[in-house]
Amino acid sequence: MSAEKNTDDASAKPLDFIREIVAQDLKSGKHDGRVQTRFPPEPNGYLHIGHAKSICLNFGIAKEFGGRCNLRFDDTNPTKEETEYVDSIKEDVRWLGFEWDEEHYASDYFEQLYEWAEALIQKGLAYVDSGSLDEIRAQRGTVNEPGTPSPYRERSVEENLDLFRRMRAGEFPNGAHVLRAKIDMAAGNMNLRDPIMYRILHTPHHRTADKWCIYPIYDWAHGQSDSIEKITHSICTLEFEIHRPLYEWYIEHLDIFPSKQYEFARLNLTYMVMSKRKLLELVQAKLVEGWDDPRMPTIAGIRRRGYTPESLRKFCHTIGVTKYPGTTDISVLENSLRDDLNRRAERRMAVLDPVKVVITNYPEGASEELEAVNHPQDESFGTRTIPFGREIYIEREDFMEDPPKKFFRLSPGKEVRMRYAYFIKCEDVIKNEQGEVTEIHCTYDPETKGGNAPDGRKVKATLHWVPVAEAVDAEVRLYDHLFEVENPNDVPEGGDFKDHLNPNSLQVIKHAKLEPLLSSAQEGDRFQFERMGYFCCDRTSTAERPVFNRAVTLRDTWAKAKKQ
RNA sequence: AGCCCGGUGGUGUAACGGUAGCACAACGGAUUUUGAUUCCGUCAGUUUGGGUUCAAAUCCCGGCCGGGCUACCA
Repeated sequence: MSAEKNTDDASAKPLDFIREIVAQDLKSGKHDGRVQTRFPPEPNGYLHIGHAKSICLNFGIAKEFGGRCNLRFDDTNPTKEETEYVDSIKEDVRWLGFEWDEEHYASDYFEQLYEWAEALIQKGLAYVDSGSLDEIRAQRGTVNEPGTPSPYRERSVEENLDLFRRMRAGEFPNGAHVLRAKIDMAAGNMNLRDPIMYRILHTPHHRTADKWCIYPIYDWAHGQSDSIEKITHSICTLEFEIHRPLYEWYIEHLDIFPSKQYEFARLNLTYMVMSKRKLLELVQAKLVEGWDDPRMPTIAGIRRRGYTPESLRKFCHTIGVTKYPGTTDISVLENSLRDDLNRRAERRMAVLDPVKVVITNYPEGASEELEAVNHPQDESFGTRTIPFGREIYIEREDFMEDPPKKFFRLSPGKEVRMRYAYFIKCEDVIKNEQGEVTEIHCTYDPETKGGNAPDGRKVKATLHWVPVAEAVDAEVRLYDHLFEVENPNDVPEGGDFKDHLNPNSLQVIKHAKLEPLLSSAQEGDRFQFERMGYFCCDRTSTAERPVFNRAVTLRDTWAKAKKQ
């Protein structure tokens, strides 16, 4: 079943500061008008919505300016990286709607990087340091005090070369030596205090297996990888800003293609954590179902939740790109989904918390098929029929025996409309011993079939319903924010971000009642359950027992009014 | 603390020396067979103090506030 229509739109907007730079470079003829970007994830976790921002930026720029964008895995640390992550990253990028021009791995450049390292040694710009981790750390100084030179800093080119080659050959254990760039131990920028280029790591790599036992550090690998791929605009997040002088130092002293680095503010969302480390922690502690738990900000989670790629791209477009490290309200994200799904999702009826209504003047054993439109604003979605009979379910919260003034749903003596069906009037309420309503007895007006009264009388409310006889029993999962405070990272002394986890972030409804057509829903199908929200068919769903995730609620001014 | 970066309504952004605009949120109203959608309206902002200028959100200097940096992670 096709539950959606494509409504991707890219409205024009003023250029952000990075696109402005690209436009200027293009205008000035830099790089012969070539634009080359790259998205460089480390395969040590799943991509999250912050990465989506970067993906939209990098791939978006390439697309808009007639350039190219590579996917490059920054896989220089074999202790953390796995093929599982490589696969998920590729899947997520594609799902978001982008295709890379070339696929690369920093590990493909290990040999070139090694040669360049020897070249730097030859120039006297790199040396092997045989100090311990602690010694090197101590020598680095602090932000206030300059560092002190390592006793190994003045080794001869020959000795450095010999040691470095033996490092590669595997003659030394982990930590015995490192290769360092010889820059400036007194630099105000700590990154320039003889940064480490290589460490010894006797760990097999997910791609190069046991070919290497020395691995390059990020700074030594990233800029050169950019340069090798002739990246014109190397876009990264703000925390790398302070690395830029080093990025440029390596490129300058190697005299290779001058890629330029530009930094933007990473995405922060209210009620969410975005660090890979913290997300990994949630997964490993089993505080969520996994990387694709629909409450997670991972692309896999967001996808399972029911977000569309279009809504995510629209969101990234909406939030813009700046250097101001602000926090975006989660409602902006939710709104971009509502906006998209409102136009694309077919409407269905589903009762989440059912209570039975018996229509006492409807003939016993009778039933009929009623026609319903699939989208109230778009006829092209067509219509469907829903069986109607003497017994139907309505939402428990749509009935109140003793309602307040502003409540205009069903209550004793009141008449409301059953959507696409009839006006019904509440005549009696049946309760059990605990005083819970078990049945509501109503009468219907046969003249109001389809939902309009020939005499022109009006009702204040229209309720959704599902026929008891044909209802499909289903599991429905309602999600709320994973954290109960706006900024879960803000924890008191000795506290932990996990202390802010929302205990009610998942509510499982075991026996929701769906209209019959919904039994044929496939994984990923999205619908609006009228008056309840947007729902997406989960991957655990079966024809016998459908499972739906609530992607986002509808805007609900009544719920808001109730609170006051 | 030192260095680097940043600061425009509640939030995210635009204005590139010349009318502070947009979106989300909030609030009010109209329409409505979803208390949805749609439409209309309201509230609300240049961190602060100096300087340059006919004119400053924009340029300069100082303060204040926020973020980043002190990994053999990326």
